[in-house]
Order: sequence, then C-alpha cells, then structure tokens
Amino acid sequence: MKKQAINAHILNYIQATPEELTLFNSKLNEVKVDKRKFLLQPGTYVKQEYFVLSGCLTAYYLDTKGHKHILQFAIENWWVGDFNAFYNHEASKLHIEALEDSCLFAISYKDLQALFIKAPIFERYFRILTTNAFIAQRKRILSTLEKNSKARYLEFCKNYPNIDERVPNYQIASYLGISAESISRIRRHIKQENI
Amino acid sequence: MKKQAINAHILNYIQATPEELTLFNSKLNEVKVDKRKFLLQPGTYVKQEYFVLSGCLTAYYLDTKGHKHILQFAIENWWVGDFNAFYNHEASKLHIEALEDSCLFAISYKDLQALFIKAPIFERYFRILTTNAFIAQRKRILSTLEKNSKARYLEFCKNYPNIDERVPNYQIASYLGISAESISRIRRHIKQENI
DNA sequence: CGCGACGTTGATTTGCCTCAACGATTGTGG
DNA sequence: CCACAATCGTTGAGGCAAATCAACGTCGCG
Repeated sequence: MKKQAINAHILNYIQATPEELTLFNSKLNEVKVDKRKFLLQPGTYVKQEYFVLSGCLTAYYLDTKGHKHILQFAIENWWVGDFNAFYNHEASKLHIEALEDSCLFAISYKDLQALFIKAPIFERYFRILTTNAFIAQRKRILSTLEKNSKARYLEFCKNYPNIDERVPNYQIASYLGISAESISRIRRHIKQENI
Repeated sequence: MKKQAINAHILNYIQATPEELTLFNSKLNEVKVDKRKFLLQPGTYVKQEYFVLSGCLTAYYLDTKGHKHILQFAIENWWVGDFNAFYNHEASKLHIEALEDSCLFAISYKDLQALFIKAPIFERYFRILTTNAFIAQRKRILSTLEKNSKARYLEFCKNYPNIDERVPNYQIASYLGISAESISRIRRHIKQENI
C-alpha cells in the first residue's frame, strides 16, 4: 500500500500514533505525472506540496534568456514543491517537471494547517525535515563558493548516486550551474585519470 | 529588558502564552563576544545555538587554501550557529566571528529538546523560522545560478541594506563568492552609471 | 607617528561559457 | 521493419567575465 511508504518515512523522524498517521493519510491525494509533463508551471498559485512515491522530478526556474536553473531533484521519499509560493501565497516562478512517470501524494495548504492544529507532532516532522533540507542547502552553497566545476560534479555524483544514474547529464549540469559541454569535458578528464 | 526582544520576535510567529515564554526564557543564557573574537571555531562540538540581541557576526568556512567563504551574516533578531554540527552532533567546520561587539542569547541542545517536549508550540516557531531560512537560501542558490557578479552585488545591497552598511566590502565579496577587487570595480561602474 | 585595515587600480591569466558541428542512441510513424 | 526525427553526449575554436597578482592610496587608531 502506498500510504505505508509515507508512513514509514514519517516514523523515521517522529513517533506518531496510528491515529495521527491515519489523520495525516486522510489529507493525502494521489497524483500522477507522466514523463515530460508538468506538476507545476509559473504563474500558478500553489495550493499543494508533494511527496514523491515513485519517479523523479525537477524543480527549476526558467530565466528571461530561456536558461534553465535546476533548484531541486526529487525522487522517492522526497518532498517537492515551490515552497515560497506555497507558504507565502505568491504566484509560482518555478516549473516542476517529471523526468520519469511519477506518482505523488499531494497535501493542500489548508489541510496542512489544520493538521498542525489537530496533531502538532507533525510540526515536529516538518521542522526536522526542513532543518535537514536547510543544512543540505548550506552545503550546496558552500560547495559553489569553494569548489570549481570538476570538484562540484564529483561531489554531486558521490552525494546523489541514485540521481546521477537516472538523470541525463545536462540536467545535472544545470543543477550545478555548469554548461553541459563542460560536464562532458570533466567526464573525459576523469576517465583519463583513471586509466 | 533583553528578553523582551526575543519574546517580541517569537510572538511574530506564534501565539505563545506568558507561561510558555517564561519557560523559553529560563533556558537562555546571555553571551557577549567582542569585535574580532570568536563565538565558535572549527573542531568544536557545538552544544548551543544563538539569538543575536545586538551586534553583527559572520559564520564562515575557511578552506584548505586559507580562503574564507561566508555562509551567513547575523544581526539583531537572527539565529546563528553551525546547525549541521548542532543537530547532527558533529565537530564544527565553521568559524563564527563577531564583526561588532555583540550580545547573544544561547540555548543548549538539551534544553531545546526538553523545551520541544514541554511546550511543543516552539516546534512551530522553529519550523516557521527554518522554512523561511530555507526559502531565503533557495533564492540565494538561484541567484548564483542565474546572475553575474554585478547583479548579485546589487541584489545583496537591496535585500540587506542594514548589513551592507555595517560590514566591510570584502566580507560581502566573500559572501557572494566574488573577489574584493571585483566588488571594487563593480562599485566604480555603478557610480559612473549614476552620473 | 607608524602600523594595520580597507579600498582601489592596472596588468595578466584562466576557467568556463558560447557557438557550431557532428556521432550515437532511442523513439516513432508510415 | 525501416526511415527519420529527436534526444543526448562529445569535441573543437574562440571569447569573455572574473580571478589572481602586485602595487599603491587612505583612513583610523594604538
């Protein structure tokens, strides 16, 4: 059962009772997104955030020059969304696109707020997740400040082997702020070193 | 009274009762750090995080080449710390240094965990703060992906006028991942444009 | 005063981007 | 099942934004 996947995830972080889990589960709606289809597009008012059950998605910003800048990859057991738009009730500036056929749970803002009132333990769940995400982002920022392209690429492959294998190379380039051509050259250098 | 500053800050985010505030306040210890002194140095096991009452501090990483990379500025009403070390019980990799004589409140990990049990509303407080910080960091990441040095500098000055005025230029350079010389040239260009 | 901190300027270098062209592979419609 | 297009990766040439290196001016302070 799909709800078991999310419940198992929750129980990694908090000790929720069966009743609390059931309450949470009752707020979730299943959503499917086919490969190359969008879960979210700019200009939308975002009413939901999403937990990935299966598949793979990216959240990215498309700038005025048409360049794509990937903020996040999301695979199984990750939450994804335009959190700024979601929490601050602004129009979204992001695309969220499926890189594989994907299956998600959605929870709405209203339901989430109601959940926090009825079962405050979920404040704890999201506090812990957000803290972890915050720490991971700090590392990403530090990496861009300190390291060159090659080191950042190697770090990415090490940190996200399960994403590296599933996602085309130019997407990783966009996440790292490197051109696809540079990634290609970096890979060549790495190969030559390993001979 | 100093506790009023933090209580006012808390009440911006949650509806805490006087009793809850008093409980929180009882966990806080005042700390003073003089200009150019350190609140934290690498290798330390971090047992506290800090709320800035007055002054200004930076959290930065010093890489193996001796280059400084500023992760965060902290002024009045900001929380600062090595959150990775604090939450994951690792040795710190950061310096936290006062840029001005500063006064802070410290809360220990143990006290914070106990507080979350006794007054779960503070889970909400920190969840909201962390969510905001997470969103701000996403914007910072996007900025480095999308914009050139000049645009990032201008954005910083706009977003943090109260930091821009208080902090020497080369510190801002380090935060933005730009050399101090480049910042100087950017400033010249801006001046020339405005004549 | 003299030193350290901070900012500026110029000359040179460099890492990476951009542009362009071309294989290899996969998917797809006739 | 083949032809063709689309997707993805690779390679080379050239250019540019910003780093680096070095020197100097200025201000504030012990």
